[in-house]
Amino acid sequence: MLDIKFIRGNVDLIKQTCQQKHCTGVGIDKLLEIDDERRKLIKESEDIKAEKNKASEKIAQMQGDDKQVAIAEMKLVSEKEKEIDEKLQKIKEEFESLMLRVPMPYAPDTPEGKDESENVEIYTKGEIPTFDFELKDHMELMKLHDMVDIERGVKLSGARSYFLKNDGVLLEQAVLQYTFKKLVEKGFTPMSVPYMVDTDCLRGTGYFPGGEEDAYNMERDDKWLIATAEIPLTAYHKDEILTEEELPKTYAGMSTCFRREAGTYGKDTHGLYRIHQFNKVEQVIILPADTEKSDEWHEQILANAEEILKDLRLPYRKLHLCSGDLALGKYKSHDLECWMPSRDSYGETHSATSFKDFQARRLNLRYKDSNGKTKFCYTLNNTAIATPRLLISLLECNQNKDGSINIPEVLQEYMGKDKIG
RNA sequence: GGAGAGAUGGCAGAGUGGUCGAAUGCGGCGGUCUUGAAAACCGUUAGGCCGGCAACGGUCUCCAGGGUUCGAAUCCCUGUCUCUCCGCCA
Repeated sequence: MLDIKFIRGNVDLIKQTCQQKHCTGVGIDKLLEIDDERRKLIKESEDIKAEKNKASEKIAQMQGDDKQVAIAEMKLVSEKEKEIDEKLQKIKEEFESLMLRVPMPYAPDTPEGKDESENVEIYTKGEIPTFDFELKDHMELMKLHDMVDIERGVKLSGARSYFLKNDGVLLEQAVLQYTFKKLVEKGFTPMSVPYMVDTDCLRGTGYFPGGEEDAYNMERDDKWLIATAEIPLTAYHKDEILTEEELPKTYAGMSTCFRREAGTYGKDTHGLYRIHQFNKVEQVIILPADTEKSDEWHEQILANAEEILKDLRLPYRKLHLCSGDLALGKYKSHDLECWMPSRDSYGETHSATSFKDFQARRLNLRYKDSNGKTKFCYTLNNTAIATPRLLISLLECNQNKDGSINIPEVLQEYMGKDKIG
């Protein structure tokens, strides 16, 4: 959400942002009209309330007939008040619903582009492995070592469901544990989070409205399964006023993530690339409203993720997301993509995003600055690691001719061995 | 799942229809005193929205949403959450 005052003062910018980000469903002119009407009604409503309050004070001190007359008069005023408030209520709802759809203008250094095809590669790191034998994809490798069972996953729970088994589980746990430990050593607060949250959390983090179709809903209890630990972690301090001294908050959350993957039928159906349930270690930063500091943290959480990929010796590239690929609330975003030999391309494994105060406004997440002024926080987040998708790279890049898989050194202590098979 | 109690400012805790955004205590902040500190004393101490350059004015908020009333922290209804006891349970 944006500040309505900012919208009023930057109409052209907002309209242009709508276009660049392909935001449909919000008419800025319409919003401004509603805003005008809203403010007019607020004035009317408050004036009549002021009149009432004054009269009530007098009535309290009156006696006899005078009092009866005054009460009768006020009855009419009350009816009028009700009428105005009903109108105001409707307008407010309309206003809120439009406000939730106004996009955050993106960072000035964002590359212009229409969609993901125009994201800009900043650099690649690591060497793409070459094989002097016929390479196996992650599914072949995992089946060879009895690390996965998709058939029975599907039997029990439908498409995109799976079991990990044996070294498959152990390797996943190893990657998660190693990553989590790393972040804790860097000073992040380790967090385990609720996997079920209420609608406010999804709306507050910017997933709703818009993302309803991709989220699992438990209608009976009016709760949703989280799509990432970002949701509970960013919403953690919702409705709070923090102090500037306690910021930044740096959280590392580990959670399972649930995604319906609506509208992806037939896409990435092979293997463990696109599935309904996966595990992720997520970095979430809550800091004071300072763009420069936010940019620094953006770089820092990217660097953390890159450090992990370097430790795992995985080739990857860094992408700068273009304007057309930035979702409604995003100020700027960088993806990391790891090399996946079987796809003969890089595949997205990390996504770092800065929101400025977009999420904080929706979550009513504030802090008192050093002058005692209450402001909205800035928030950012980035993947630290997501499995099993990352295992695709890990397994495929480290395979040997005989089908055995080398375990990266940093994971060996967690696995108790240096090789699978 | 059954029975009961409760939800008030940063915290504790008064307040059962009118002058209550709300006593009092604690904490916080500022000051007096002091070489400094403590103690004591004095003052101050919520947030949102609307209007205004500002000073300031108005309005809303005592869990949430409805209702009764000229008027609600206070009465009624619904919901949420918390606590106690019983049952069930990893």
